[in-house]
Amino acid sequence: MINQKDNIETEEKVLEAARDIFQKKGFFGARMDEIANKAGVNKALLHYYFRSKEKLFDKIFQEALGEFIHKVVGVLNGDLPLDVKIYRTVDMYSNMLSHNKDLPLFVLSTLQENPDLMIRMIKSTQGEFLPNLSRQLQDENLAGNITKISTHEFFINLVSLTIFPFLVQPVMMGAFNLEEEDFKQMINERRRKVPKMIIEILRP
Amino acid sequence: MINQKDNIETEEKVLEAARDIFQKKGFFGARMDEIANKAGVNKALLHYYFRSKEKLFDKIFQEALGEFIHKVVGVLNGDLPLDVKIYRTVDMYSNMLSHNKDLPLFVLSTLQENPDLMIRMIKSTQGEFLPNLSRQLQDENLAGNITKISTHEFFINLVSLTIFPFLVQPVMMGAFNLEEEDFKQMINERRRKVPKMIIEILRP
DNA sequence: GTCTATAAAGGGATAGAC
DNA sequence: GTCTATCCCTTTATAGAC
Repeated sequence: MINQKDNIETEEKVLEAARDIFQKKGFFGARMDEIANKAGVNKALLHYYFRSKEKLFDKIFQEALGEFIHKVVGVLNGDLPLDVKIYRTVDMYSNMLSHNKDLPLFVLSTLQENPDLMIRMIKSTQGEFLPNLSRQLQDENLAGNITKISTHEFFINLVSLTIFPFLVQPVMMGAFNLEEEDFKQMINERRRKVPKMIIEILRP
Repeated sequence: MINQKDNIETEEKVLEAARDIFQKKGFFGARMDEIANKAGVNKALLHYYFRSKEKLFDKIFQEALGEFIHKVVGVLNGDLPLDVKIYRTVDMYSNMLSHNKDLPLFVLSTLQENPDLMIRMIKSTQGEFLPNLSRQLQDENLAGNITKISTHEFFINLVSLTIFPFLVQPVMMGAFNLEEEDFKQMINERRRKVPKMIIEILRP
């Protein structure tokens, strides 16, 4: 009973370590030993808490994908004006990825190997993916404010310009001789520039 | 002596299989057995030709990264008009990735784990990365034809809108209920639309 | 060059003591 | 709950026959 507090702390420590290692190295690159060491516990404890490597990985991945999806749904499917949604989406992803550089590649790699994980997660939010946004894009088009565009095209343009720079950070730094600081500055400038580009693209 | 032709064919068979498996599963996910089976030869032969898993992987990766870089340099650093370069870059990458879906994630994942691989490759092409493009962007700006933009910003916008859609194909298909055919059509439309967007963004 | 057989190491999982 | 010791399967790599 005295140890119940310890349990939770230990379990959370393990999850934190697992997050870090799995996101950096993927399922096959990660080692249970490494996770245990990083968490400051013994390898056997991982199995005590999570039974198997696979189950531990699943937990980490669901969490990561969920964050990715729910955050963007929260913004894009709300009822703010379109331009505000655009600014907030860029800002939200920029913040998230600045603090967690390995996240996007981790999620995309895992989904590529196992695409039905995505379908399972979306199906749980039954129906259309971003219904409010879809309606908004149609309405704004009918009102003559923006050009005609499908929801998935709008979405892909927005997230491409926002997320892809993080994926190619090593490429950019190597190719254009940028320092860490230059890259950060570029990302910060893009919080302003990307929305402007998206709005430019939407002009009727 | 009679077997010399066979050697080359065998080696190429192995490389082809290795390309496929490594690009799908990454270094740690790939199994030498699987590559051998796919190539229709014995596992021991892989070591005979390439000595170790790591050396075989390196060969595949260098090849992949090289193709990625040299092709885009060939277009963007040539001396075509800017708008033609934009169209050709989008077209070139769209073709390349339509026939090789696993390539971008493979290259990006490997570079994330080992960023100096990029630096090594770029350094071999000494000096600035895309010097002609840089000059062209400056000249066009001075002539009042385009807005002021750095080479790496131009580059990142262009490749983001072109490559990222391939990376999120499983996401898009799951989230927006698209079929393989819908996705292909979207990619084809983007050959026209992405250059228009980039040119729009460049307007002074 | 290509194969079979096997060595050698790695790593996930469990038993059992505390 | 947490640890040590160990099991055992998988996988890379090599030896040696053909």
